Amino acid sequence: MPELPFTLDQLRILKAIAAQGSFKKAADLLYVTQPAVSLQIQNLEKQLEITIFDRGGRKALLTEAGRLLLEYCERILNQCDEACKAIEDLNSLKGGTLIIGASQTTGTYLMPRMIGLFRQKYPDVSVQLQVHSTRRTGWSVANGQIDLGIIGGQLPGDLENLLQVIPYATDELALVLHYKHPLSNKKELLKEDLYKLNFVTLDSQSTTRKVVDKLLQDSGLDIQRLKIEMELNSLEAIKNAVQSGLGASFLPVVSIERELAAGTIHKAFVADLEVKRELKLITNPSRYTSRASEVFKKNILPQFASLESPLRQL
Amino acid sequence: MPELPFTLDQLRILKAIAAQGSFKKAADLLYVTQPAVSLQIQNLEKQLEITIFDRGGRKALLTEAGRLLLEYCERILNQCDEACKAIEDLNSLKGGTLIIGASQTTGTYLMPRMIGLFRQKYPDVSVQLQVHSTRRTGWSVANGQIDLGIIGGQLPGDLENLLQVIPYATDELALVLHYKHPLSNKKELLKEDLYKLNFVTLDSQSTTRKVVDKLLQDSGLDIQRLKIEMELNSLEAIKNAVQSGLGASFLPVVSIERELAAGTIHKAFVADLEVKRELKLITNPSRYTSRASEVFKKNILPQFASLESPLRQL
DNA sequence: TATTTGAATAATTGAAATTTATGGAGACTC
DNA sequence: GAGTCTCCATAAATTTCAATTATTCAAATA
Repeated sequence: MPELPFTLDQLRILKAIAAQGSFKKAADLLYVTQPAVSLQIQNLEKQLEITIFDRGGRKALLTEAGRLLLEYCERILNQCDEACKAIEDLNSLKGGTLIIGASQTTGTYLMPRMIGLFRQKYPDVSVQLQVHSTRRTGWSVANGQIDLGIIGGQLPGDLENLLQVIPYATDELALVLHYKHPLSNKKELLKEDLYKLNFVTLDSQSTTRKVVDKLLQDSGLDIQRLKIEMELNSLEAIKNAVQSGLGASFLPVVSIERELAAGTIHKAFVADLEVKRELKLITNPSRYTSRASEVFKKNILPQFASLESPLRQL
Repeated sequence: MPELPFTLDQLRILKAIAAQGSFKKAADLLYVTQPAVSLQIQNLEKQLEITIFDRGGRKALLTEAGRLLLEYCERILNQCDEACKAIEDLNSLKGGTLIIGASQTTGTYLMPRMIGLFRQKYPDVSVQLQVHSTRRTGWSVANGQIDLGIIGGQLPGDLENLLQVIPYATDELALVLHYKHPLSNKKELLKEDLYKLNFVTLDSQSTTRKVVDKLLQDSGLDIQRLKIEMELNSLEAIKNAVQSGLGASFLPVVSIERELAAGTIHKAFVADLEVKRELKLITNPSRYTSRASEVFKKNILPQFASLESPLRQL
């Protein structure tokens, strides 16, 4: 690694003298004294073993070597200015990228709206959404691959301590039936009615599935007795199955807004049963937090907070 | 003029850390201690109001802002390296331009050979030849527009003191006749014979003409009595005139080598008359002297020095 | 839990740049 | 052409800034 034969300050001085045609004027421009300018140029000339200025006449004229150096000098200083501007833009959220991780459900039904709001406020920050399992999202936040994660389930225990977990909204998981299902007429179902249903569920690895199972179990139901018609790995597929009369399911309300409005799916109420989960923001407190990430957490998230259906907020 | 928010040293450190993935290793690479590296990066981060490195884990990882800055950093440092290389090339005469001024005669008949020799030795230095009057050449040297001048006459008095004038060769101005001229048979002419001749001369503004006039006058001749058939402003035109038998002339021997060899022109000898002038190199001692200029003066010029006809040297 | 490794911090030292003060050289004025 | 003015160079003193040593702190490894 070679020593650098000049400093940016020296280049700045060089440029100023070239522009002003005088050591003194350059000194005034840079708010330093004239000897400071002289000495820096002398050092520069000594280092590079060239003569840069011809101090003969009234004006300080560039020599050939000086002109050559000035060319590079301007390019270098321009790059420096650009770098500063880019950093400033980043600081003022006029650039940069925010990388968000989310699970399937939130990633599909919730994040687009959140990201839309963010982009509306900060159009110059590009946003990247990575949809992964809750576990993987957690790890990505932990090792800094993504800025923040939005999850709807439980983190593995080790990550739970490492990361900052902020619940920001409640997501209701509604029991949905085919609109012509016999039970869809009843105002309110009983827990026992659930044993009569054929369920179409997410696969058992899914976080949402685990959350639902746990909540049902906690409310006194024997989930072993529940009949599972089929397990699918996509909410859309389950929705289609329910709409085709293939069975019932617990689905996040955020994912069935459209179908409820269209009446193609029936949302049933079950007495004494609330299947709700917390949507959580996870961040890594021991890592650098980008400005974009901060702003997302402070300004965007609250707009979706504490709602049965975050959707209505829009 | 804004203050620069970083130094080249800081950028160099940044680059080293990014490459090594560690403050300590970067410090070793740069032959400084680890705190020095830490402090510089801290200053940089403070100045730019960003976090550059994520010091969480085992490795020092770049943040988004850090990656952004690193991009500029590499470009800037590359430009610096290039600048150094260009300057080095200039110092070692692997680049640059040498600008030479010469009067008509030297410029036409002598300089091409000198420049050829120079270019042979330093093929990477380009040479520019500007043919002007002696006076203008002198002024150009004085104000630094050209690196050096080669002249064959007298400089205006004020310039004479300002510039360094180095005689380096003698240029003989020979009396030339048509090869069938009646006097071309005589082994040696007398001064009085000159009055019998019709002269074809350069115009009276020309330095070479002035030099000839002065030398003839100094040797006791009455130049008013000399018959001037015509005045032309080009040596080539005069040569043609002489070869056509229109008259005689005093011409620099360097300009008639070919014609003498071909026998199309006759060089006469005049008893007790030597028409010789000093060819001089002029430089400006109060101005910057380029390496190329130095070398030309020291290495090229001597090869043409102290010769009746510099041509023979080649 | 102990050990190791890497980075931050504090205090000291040392180097380099800036400033004030001054001298000298060329350019403009009368 | 003498005087003045402007501009740059130089010298000495000061201040600022960066590097080093020594130490602490935190995290990762064993």
